[in-house]
Amino acid sequence: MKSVNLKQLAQELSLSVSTVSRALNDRYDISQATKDRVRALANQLDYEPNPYASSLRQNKSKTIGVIIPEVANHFFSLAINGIEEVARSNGYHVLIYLTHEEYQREVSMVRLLASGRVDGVLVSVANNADSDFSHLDLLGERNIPVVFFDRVCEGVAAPKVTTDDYDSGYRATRHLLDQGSRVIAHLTIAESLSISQRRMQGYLAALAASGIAFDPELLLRSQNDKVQDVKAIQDLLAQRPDIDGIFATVESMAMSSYEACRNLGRDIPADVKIISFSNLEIAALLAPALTTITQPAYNIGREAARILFQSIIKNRPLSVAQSQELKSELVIRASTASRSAPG
Amino acid sequence: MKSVNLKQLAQELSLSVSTVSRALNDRYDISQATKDRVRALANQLDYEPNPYASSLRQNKSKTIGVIIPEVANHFFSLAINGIEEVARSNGYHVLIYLTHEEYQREVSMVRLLASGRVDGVLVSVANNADSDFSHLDLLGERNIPVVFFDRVCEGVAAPKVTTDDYDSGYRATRHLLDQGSRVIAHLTIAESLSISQRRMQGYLAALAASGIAFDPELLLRSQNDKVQDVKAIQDLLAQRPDIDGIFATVESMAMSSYEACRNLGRDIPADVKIISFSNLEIAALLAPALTTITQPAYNIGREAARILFQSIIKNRPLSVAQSQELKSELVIRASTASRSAPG
DNA sequence: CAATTTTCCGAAAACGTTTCCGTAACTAAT
DNA sequence: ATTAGTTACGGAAACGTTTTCGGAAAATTG
Repeated sequence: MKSVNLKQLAQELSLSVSTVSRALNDRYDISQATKDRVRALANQLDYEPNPYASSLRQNKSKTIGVIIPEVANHFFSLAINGIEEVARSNGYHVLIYLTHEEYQREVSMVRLLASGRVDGVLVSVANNADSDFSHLDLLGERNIPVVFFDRVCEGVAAPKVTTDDYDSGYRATRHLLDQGSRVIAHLTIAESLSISQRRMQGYLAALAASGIAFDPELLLRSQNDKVQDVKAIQDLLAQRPDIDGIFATVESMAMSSYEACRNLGRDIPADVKIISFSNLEIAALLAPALTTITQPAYNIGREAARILFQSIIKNRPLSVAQSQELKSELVIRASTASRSAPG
Repeated sequence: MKSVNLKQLAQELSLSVSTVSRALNDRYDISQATKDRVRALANQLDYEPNPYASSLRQNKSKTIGVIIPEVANHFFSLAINGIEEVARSNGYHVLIYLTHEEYQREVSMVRLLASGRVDGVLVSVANNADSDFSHLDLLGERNIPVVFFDRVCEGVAAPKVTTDDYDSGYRATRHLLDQGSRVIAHLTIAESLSISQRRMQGYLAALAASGIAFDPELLLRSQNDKVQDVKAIQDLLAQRPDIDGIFATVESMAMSSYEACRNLGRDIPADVKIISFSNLEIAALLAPALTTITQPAYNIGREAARILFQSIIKNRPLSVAQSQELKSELVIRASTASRSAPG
């Protein structure tokens, strides 16, 4: 059974197509009696307007696109939750695109979306992105509003929803120092990302404030591969047995650190204290419980979507000034305890 | 700058719209010279065809819909990963809908998708779904192919991708019994779900095989609320101090059990052994490491999507016979150790 | 060279909706 | 009774593609 369309409704009701359309859209120039008649039949026949015809005519897709590196990651899945919630309440649909951290995919996905498929885009950029963000400019040229969240792109004139990454990096490092760590490894993802840079700047500032010189050997960058990361961390810990603290700017590196420490027989927190950016809600159940900087992931997604919809609905261009910075929370647990404590 | 359309390309090239269209679609009746000319200009002007005009004309949306209870759950996010991978490689787009386990949302989402917005749908049903699945029949009536995965809907004639839930339930229970548990609580979600039923049947069969009578008091159903669940589990453990094993058919109940045990001072696994269905890749890092039944979540998503695309691309109706059952894996860790062992 | 086929392209219809414009019937005002 | 204004609806264009049909020019054949 094919779905019903306006013409069939019109014929059945002995009305014109335009009248039926306006009745269903509750226009002022259709009598109440006709509206009732039309709606009754529409309900009875399970009429749903063809979204593509509507979109074509109105030049509105009622759809937003979300481009993220991955979804199997608590931060992003919580953010999607927030995004979907806002979209749904506005009657919008959500298209999901996963870059898997590959720059080329991001480029082709953005190009795809620039064709009018979506009314707006939310982006968290891939970590091995080039410094070339011209693909994102294409959206601007096409007047498609964009909002960045978390992994933002500084060079593009669009609102950004981020967290207080510099402060968080500072506080995390400060906390390790307070707990007695002196040689603190910094595990991160691509340095090209502004969030990485800020977290690192916080780290550097906290070290400097304690009069500790920065040691480039203590920097380690994720390879986007679990096995390689564990290996690299083990190598680092073996090469530098004086390391007594680890600051991971990304959850996966903390998990890899746990494995590395276990493989090497290093006790957390007695030998090495670990703190990490993380949105794992079960961080408390780890052995030992992980001290985290927890980002308000759901709110980040929600706020980014809200900003986007302000533009979409009021049809106003977005400005960088609408950017928001939310606060992350430092949750202290056993992995940074100053003396061995129960997990 | 508005995006270019066929008419503008045609004008610029002194060709007709239809020629340009066929040139871009590489039709046989356009000369190579013309094709080259057209493509050159199209590339130069960043032409992307309007997807809604195409979809309207071709009655093909190049889009699939995915309806799932939630995304902040490793099983579903891994499944989405598999789904997105298959969709992308087929040039398709993915619309995501989250029911948040609410039946009414599921109904309205399905109705929305029945309007031709998507060429196919992948569904994992909400756990508090009624026994009324007529909304899903609507898709069949509209000739929109549907594939269920994991949380399937037995009453609907569509392919289903599941795991060996009965076997897994049996093996999980058997494992607890082997490790010495005798009073095994069964924590589950909605009994109306067939996967819950099968896991429970496996549980019952394993008990029967060991000559242990089934005790209905040991059944506990999730309230879809973390705090309530923890409370309920504590109450159960307090009321039945003889409980020495917990079989959670869903990850969240295992996490709640960990909290409950910690709150009550029950040692895992000495006092209570715990096994759970779970896709947490860090189960090994928990305190104690959690013994799990791990589902091949990525493959489930991938296979479901593959089956769906078989139908979409060849335009053939789907049959229940295309259903697949994948195997889950029992990963034994410390939470079910027969004597206290390091986590 | 005439007849036929092949090559290449244009005109126009179609997809289902929204919206602009026109108008008939009716009401109200002069 | 004529005009002006309102109400309620129909006709048709428009959105940007794809596709069917047809046809002129070029190439091939006898």
